[in-house]
Amino acid sequence: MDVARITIAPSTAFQVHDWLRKRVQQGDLPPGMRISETEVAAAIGISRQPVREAFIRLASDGLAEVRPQRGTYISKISVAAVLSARFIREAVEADLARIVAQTRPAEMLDRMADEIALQTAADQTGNVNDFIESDDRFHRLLALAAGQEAVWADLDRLKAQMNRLRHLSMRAFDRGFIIGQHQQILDALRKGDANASETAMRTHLRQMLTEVPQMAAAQPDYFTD
Amino acid sequence: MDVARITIAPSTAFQVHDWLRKRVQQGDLPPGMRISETEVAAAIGISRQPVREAFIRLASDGLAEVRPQRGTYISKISVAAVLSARFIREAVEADLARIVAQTRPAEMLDRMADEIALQTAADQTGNVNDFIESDDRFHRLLALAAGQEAVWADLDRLKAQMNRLRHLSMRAFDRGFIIGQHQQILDALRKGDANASETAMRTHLRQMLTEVPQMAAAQPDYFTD
DNA sequence: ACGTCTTTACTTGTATGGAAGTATGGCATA
DNA sequence: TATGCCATACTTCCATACAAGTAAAGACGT
Repeated sequence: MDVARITIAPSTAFQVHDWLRKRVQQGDLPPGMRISETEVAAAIGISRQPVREAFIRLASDGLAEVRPQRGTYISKISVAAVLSARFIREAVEADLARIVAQTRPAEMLDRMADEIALQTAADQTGNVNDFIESDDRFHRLLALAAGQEAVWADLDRLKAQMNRLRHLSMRAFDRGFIIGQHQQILDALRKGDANASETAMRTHLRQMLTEVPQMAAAQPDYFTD
Repeated sequence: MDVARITIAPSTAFQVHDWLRKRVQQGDLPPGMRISETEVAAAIGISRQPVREAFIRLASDGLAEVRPQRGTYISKISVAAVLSARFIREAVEADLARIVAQTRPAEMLDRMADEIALQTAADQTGNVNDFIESDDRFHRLLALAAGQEAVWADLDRLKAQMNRLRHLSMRAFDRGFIIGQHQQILDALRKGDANASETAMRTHLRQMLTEVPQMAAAQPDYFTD
């Protein structure tokens, strides 16, 4: 018997939080939107308490702001937070790239190549969600290849704000360019060239430095800072 | 009138969370300890609801685990999480050091020197909390000097698990050694030697790689993974 | 027309009771 | 002695009622 599959039904509050979190990240609930404990509770058909606790978790994620006696609002995308997460990603993934370039685990590199193929397919069909998910897996595989899976989990939390921005920007920016950069990273890794791998990764992640101001200028209502 | 000083009384739940968080980080509430909504509420003299919400926030911080219908427990220190945070710190602060070595903002470097003096004083009087707080400010000043204050805020969240470990290890390990490393970092920054600054920082933060296994072996009940 | 006060309809925060689930000790039984 | 059942005392979870605060619309006097 597979004991690992024994699960218990998650609490209502947990499910509500999960639901809201996904909707915020996908841009379904836009930045600045007001949400109400009463309304959400009524819409789902439960009491306020679980919804309230979901709001608290959402606030801990940095995705909502609870203003006492005033209301709860979906957080605007903090430009400072996005740039901070980007800075951290560049530093960390540069180190990861150096490590992987030195070890070159064949299976992981092959799986990264598979993701690039998936990204190409998603680009042609125009499926933004598939593209973003594959993009995430590509970078996650790098952490796995470096034997630092836990690091990716931490980065994923930091990326919360960045993810929302991506769902906006992916429609506007050139996905083919991103795929090319991924290929350059993988090529450098395969050669075992640590310096080239690090440079390619830093170049790739610095792309965002130009995109973020453009996005913020295009939709100022969604951003802060 | 100083409008910045206008504050409203924080909610009970917020205060309880703050209180619990500090106690966990200082090791007052040891890893694995069981805490109860009813008990804490009775001890403070309030109802269970605010305490419950404080527990939820504490769980979001990774400092507690709520097991439905079983109880709430102070999280054990995850060795994997500590090592992950350490890895991220090394990568990020190495980049920060390179930046600061190139710009050399005089005022910030002076303030870092002040912190080293405070650490020396705290070492002599044996005040562990003062030492840790000054240590944090030293590294935070590095981020400020690099113009990346938001980065430190993110690192601070990641450090949650690491902080608890430090309150254990600071009593056991050589603080004088740490001070010497801080001095080496500052010296390299003052010289404007980016490579030496990065190396000194990486060496400093790799110290933990030997300390963590020792701590985990000494008190296995407090750790997991 | 304008400013001020009051009413009213919201919001989140807290208290409390009970529901559902879990762990433990006692006790009868083999 | 060992085993299975069960009462009991917990735990967290959810629903509900009320308290406290905010904000905006409207009445009213100037």
